[in-house]
Order: sequence, then C-alpha cells, then structure tokens
Amino acid sequence: MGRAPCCEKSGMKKGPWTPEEDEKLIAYIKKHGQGNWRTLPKNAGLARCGKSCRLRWTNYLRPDIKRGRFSFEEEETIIQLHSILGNKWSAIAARLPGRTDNEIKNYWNTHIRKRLLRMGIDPVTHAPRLDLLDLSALLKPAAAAYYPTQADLDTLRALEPLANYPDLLRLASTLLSSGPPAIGDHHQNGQLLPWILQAQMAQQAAAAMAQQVAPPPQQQAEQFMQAGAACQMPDLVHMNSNPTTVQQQLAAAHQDMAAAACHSMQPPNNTGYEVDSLDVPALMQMVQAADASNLQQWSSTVTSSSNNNNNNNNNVGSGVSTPSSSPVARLNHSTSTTTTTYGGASASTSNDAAAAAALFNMQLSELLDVSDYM
DNA sequence: AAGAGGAACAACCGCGGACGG
DNA sequence: TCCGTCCGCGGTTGTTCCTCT
Repeated sequence: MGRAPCCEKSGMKKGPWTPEEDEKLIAYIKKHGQGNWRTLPKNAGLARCGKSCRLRWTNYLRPDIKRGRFSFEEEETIIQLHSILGNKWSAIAARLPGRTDNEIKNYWNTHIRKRLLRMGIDPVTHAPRLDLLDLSALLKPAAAAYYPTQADLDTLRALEPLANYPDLLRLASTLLSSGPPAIGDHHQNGQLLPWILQAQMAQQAAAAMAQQVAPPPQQQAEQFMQAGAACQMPDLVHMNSNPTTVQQQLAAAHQDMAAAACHSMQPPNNTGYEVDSLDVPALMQMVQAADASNLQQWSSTVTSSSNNNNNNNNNVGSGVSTPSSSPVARLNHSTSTTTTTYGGASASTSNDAAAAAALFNMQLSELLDVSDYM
C-alpha cells in the first residue's frame, strides 16, 4: 500500500524555502488559485514537488494564517479538543481559525505536552499518570516529623486498590504538589498518615459494602447522606477517631478528602487568580453523597466521553475545564454553570455524583503556568 | 565571547482514503 | 472491480534560535 514519495524525482528541491520561491508560489496561487498541486510547481516555475508546495502554502503562506503566540484561550481550547478528539490535528485546527494543524501539532508537542507531563497528567489520555504516582512519596512531606514504620509501608501497600479511583489519586498528587503547609492545616504537623489511613478505611469500607447487596446508586447516595448527617464531624482533625460503622468510616474518609480537596484546589496566592470562598460544609456534603461507585463511574467518564461526541458532557474527570467564554465551552455546556468558583457552582445541583465530579474537577487555568501569559 | 544543550518551528516522510478512468 | 493518482493527515526529522555555563 501507499505510494512512492513524489519528491524522489530528480531535480526536485528540498529543504527550506527561499523568499523567491515563496513569491512565485504566492503569485501563482493568487492568479490561478489552488488547484492541481502536482502540476502547480511546473506551471509556477518551481523546482519543488506539489506536495512541498501544498505544505508551504497551507502551513505558512496562506494569507489567513494567524501567526504569533497562542493565546491562553486557544491553548485551553486545544487541550479540551484534544481530550475529545485525540491527535486529530486537522479537526482541532478547524475549530481554531487562523491556526494550521501543523502549528497546533508543533505547539502541542513542544509546549502543552511537556506541561501536562510536568503536571503528572498523561497527555494522551488526559488522566493522571498512575505510573508516576509513587505512593511512598506520600510520606516524604511528613518525613521530617514522622519516620515511616514498616506498618506504615504496609498501609501504603494496602492503598494500592485506590488505583481504581484515578481521581482520588490525582487528588493525592495535587496534595503532594501543594506541599505540606496546606495539608498541615488539616493534618497536624503536616502528617499525611491520618489522611492515608482514612483513605484506606474508605477502601476497606467500599469493599465491605461491595460484598453486600448493592442498592441502587441513588439509594447508596441517600445512605451516605444519612451517614454524613449521623456523623458529627466538623472537626477535621479528630473526625477519624474510632468510627463505629462502615458508613461512618466512608463518610469520614470522604469528608477528609473533601477537606483536602478544598485545600488542594486553592491556587497559590501568587497566581493572580481570585478564588471565591469555599463552602466547605457544602462540599463535604456533596462528597458524602457521592458513593464509591459514582466516583468510579465519574472516572470512567473520561474514556466514554472520548468515544462519543456527547456535547452535553461536562468533561468530568478529564482534568480539563473551559471557561464559559471559550468556543468549546459554548459547545459543551448546555447549562449556564459557572466554572470560576469551585464550591458555589455545584452546591445547588441535585445530581450528587455530578456535584462530586464538579468538586474534584480541577481548573486547567490554575494548573497551567499562567505566568507564561503575563 | 564561545560552545553546548535544549527549545521551537518549518519541512519532510510515509500512509491511507477518496476518486476517476 | 481494479488500478493509478491526488490529496490530506499524523509522525518524525532537521535546522535555527535561544539560553545557560
């Protein structure tokens, strides 16, 4: 299959184009328009193959090409579209007026891809890179105050099943990247073990519940709501002490994770972003309402959303969100949901799973290095 | 100031679908 | 239906520019 490269004929020039060649090509296309690329070079007096002419024209000489740095909105659009379309550069370029597929592809490979990798996000799947999440690193921030024992390492090993919940792991990654001080606010002296232990309890409880006859998701959500209400746990530091029921354990873990999420979602003060005050109780209630299966379902949304072109999807789990002002947001968001605040947007929704998803949904704007655009 | 290494970008290569004879 | 050609796409390479030491 395939065909022989057209440029292998003798006499065909390769390499960078000269201004004279550019002028010839532009003049010819202005006069005759785009047409048969194979015969064009001969007619235009160019010692190039038609393919080379076409690429030069479409990627560089076309008058409607917008050159220069990609705007933040363009970049966000690219990431959003890439999470849906994959490496369909031409399809992505079709939604970015003035940008060529080649330009977008190059920009992706040289800028965005590296940035996502730095953030621990797989640029192919747009999911957290589980292979890079070294759970032992969870202990490092606390190492100064707490030297891990063998039992702690066993605890970490027990956490392995959490890989089923990549978004929780992303949360852990975010915790790591946000550093000990933010965590220390809720965990004394920056110790992560309480959080880890609670996550482990959540995992065990989820397994225990899975062995029971699983009620419908809505019923499960109600159970968690009730459990959350039964637990008096505004005290985030001590709420993990002696939970007496499976539901309490789950609720406790969920609550602590919510608290951690609240902290992890607060961008550093020097980003220039303004974040509305977080309604922590409301957030915790949402997390309590979202059972493990819902979270898993939410996580799986990433792959399902990339397999269909459901314009109603909110891209939950993709790690990418888009301001409502962007072209993609106009495409994908049928509601008037605002994404500029973390807590308020979801507190009023009746869909608990979606609310939890929104809770964990990271703002791309904050994840990206905004200073590039300052 | 000069060289090395990395980043950025333009251009090339190979493949495969579409289409007409 | 088959075959050859055109065209476009995605991946890769090569060159230039920039930064750091």
